[in-house]
Amino acid sequence: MARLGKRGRLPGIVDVANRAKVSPATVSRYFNDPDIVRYRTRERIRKAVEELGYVRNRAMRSMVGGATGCIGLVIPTIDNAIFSEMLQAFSSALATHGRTMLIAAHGYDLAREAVLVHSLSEQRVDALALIGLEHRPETLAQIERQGIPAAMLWNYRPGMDWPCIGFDNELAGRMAAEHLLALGHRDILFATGEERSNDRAAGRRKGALDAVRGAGLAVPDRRRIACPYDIGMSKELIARSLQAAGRPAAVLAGNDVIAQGAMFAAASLGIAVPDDLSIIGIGDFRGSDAFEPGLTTVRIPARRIGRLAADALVEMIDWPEADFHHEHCCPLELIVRGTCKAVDTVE
Amino acid sequence: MARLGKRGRLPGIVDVANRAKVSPATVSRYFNDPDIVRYRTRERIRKAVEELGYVRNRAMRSMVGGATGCIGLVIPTIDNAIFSEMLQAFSSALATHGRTMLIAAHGYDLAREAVLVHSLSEQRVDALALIGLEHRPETLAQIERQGIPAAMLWNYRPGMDWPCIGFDNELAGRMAAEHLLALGHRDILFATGEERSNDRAAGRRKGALDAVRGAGLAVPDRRRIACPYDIGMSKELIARSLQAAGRPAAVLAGNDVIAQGAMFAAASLGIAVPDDLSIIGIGDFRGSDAFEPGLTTVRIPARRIGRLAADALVEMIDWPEADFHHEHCCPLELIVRGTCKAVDTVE
DNA sequence: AACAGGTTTGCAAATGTTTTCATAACCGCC
DNA sequence: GGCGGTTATGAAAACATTTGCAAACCTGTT
Repeated sequence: MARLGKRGRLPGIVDVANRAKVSPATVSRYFNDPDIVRYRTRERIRKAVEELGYVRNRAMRSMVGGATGCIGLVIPTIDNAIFSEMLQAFSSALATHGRTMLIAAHGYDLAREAVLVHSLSEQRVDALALIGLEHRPETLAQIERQGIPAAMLWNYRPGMDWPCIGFDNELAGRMAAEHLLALGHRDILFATGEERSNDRAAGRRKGALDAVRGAGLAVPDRRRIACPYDIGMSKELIARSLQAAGRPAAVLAGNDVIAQGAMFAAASLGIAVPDDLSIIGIGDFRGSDAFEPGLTTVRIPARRIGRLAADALVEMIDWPEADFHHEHCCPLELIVRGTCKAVDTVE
Repeated sequence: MARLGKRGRLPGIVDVANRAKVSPATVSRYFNDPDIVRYRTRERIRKAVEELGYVRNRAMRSMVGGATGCIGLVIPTIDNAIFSEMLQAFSSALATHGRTMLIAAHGYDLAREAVLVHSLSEQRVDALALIGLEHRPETLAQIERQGIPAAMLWNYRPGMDWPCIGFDNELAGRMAAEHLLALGHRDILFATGEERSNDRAAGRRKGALDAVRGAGLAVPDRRRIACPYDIGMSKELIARSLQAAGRPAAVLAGNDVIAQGAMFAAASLGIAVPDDLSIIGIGDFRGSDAFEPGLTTVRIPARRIGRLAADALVEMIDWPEADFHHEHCCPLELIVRGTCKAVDTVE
């Protein structure tokens, strides 16, 4: 199980060169730009590579200013449905460009994010993707000083200094709120995400509250709770609110995970959705459509964001001089399913 | 946004050395084994590093036979709840050891797995984790020839040539089946996972069927369906089975995602769980306990597997000579919640 | 003040690849 | 067969780091 093969070390480019009776330079060209080496030579090298089981060392390329082929993604969490579709799309788009994904999770802790970025810098990633727009100054300084192409995902604000590919979280909150308002809802529980190190959750709450306040409604404190992104915990917190005297007629959830918690909370209390309680989420995660009734939600184009981000970063790596201004504000879409109902207007 | 800083290239170890008035060797030691450099020197180097914003280049270490600090994980899928807890545990255990995780998904395609392994080899990962025990010969050959420490996760069979850290999938299937049998169920729908490139799903189905056959029951073909690991699709497939004449009294799902599909299928058809239909899953994913009623399932110690795997790989990297035989068969646990009920015995 | 012993440090070689520049091989045409 | 113009290849430098070995440096003791 030793790092080295039986007969000493792993075969290197010069071993291949010797066996194929060419120079290492030619072998290098064979890999990086096959077209410029003659067919006959190519065949000789191909054979030598095969016989020796040579695997080229991409890590080494970074030495000569080359790229490592690794792209880093720094994300709040991976064991959660929130980012998983984006992650998958990002990763497979990267794969089509021949890159691999180095991933690190900070658990919604921006201080930890800074050390992860440093750590990925040490690995000499060719580019970096971060989630959200809010980061420690040292994180940003690090990226800039190293000159690493970077993009910010999942949130969008016009006029950022950095490339950003995401959507308008305030708008998402507003869309959800407006749907409930349009259905005549006046008593809404706002169960949004915890806002520590999370500008997305903060944006959604602001958007939602702005909308209802714009409609002339006040929102008492007991109608605002912060939920962790966990079905079980959200269920419990929301159940508590639903049991209190004077229960709300609707729940606006900060994302689909919280909304799912709300649905189970309602189920556990025997509250019928949507007849006795309307619920709206944000996200449209995989599986949200399968719920009974299907979850009404604001769809986030997660796969699109992942793919666009991958493409943008690869572009920035391949044309370092070009000054793309990658800014994508992906459109949101209200998906009406079965969890929201107009309030019974008492005539 | 160029790869290089404003004033030429990024500072290297020799720039730091010059500024701190020591040799590059000492700077190297400062990073790799700080204790052997004198306090005063250390301080000088620390200052120089800070002033220059030097970030050491781990990729370069692999040149001299050193480790890159990257550990590769090759996994069937990331946008699914199945592996996400394991993934998170693996990643954070790795982080405590100062390593980062390179991840690649093959979408249940073992041919693609082979190319991903090759690609990770090119990155000179220090170790490799694969899911399952079944792999292409070239995949295994590649790993062996490169001498990369590797482990197989998520499934377990005694006497493997490779380190493996997982659980007995057949047993998982059997445990689920035996629970239903013990409750008196005789008419069970087996909704297990698709078995293409998936030895885990195959094992679970075998275990479950063995158990019921061992109890002297026959399983007609219409009581066996293969579901993709997707709530919506599982819901639809299972709903079809539930609508057919002579519906089953229980569903044994190959994992919790399928089980969740089954629950929604039942809900959509107005079938009460557990009164009119019992459902058991395998996995106990995050959120399975929040369902209404709570999902009865066989718990897979996912976080444990992730952590153990990370520790084992790091151990194998750090002591290449030692011949650990890492084999962990993690215990499973039946979690009884609310989705299974004894059949009404007609007296 | 010399010395023993251990602790720190520097020198220089080695590592595997890419790239620049120069040279060698090739091709078609006269 | 020679020649001009491509095209393919080789030699060597450069890259950033680690490491074995030997020299230099301390600290306390005689």
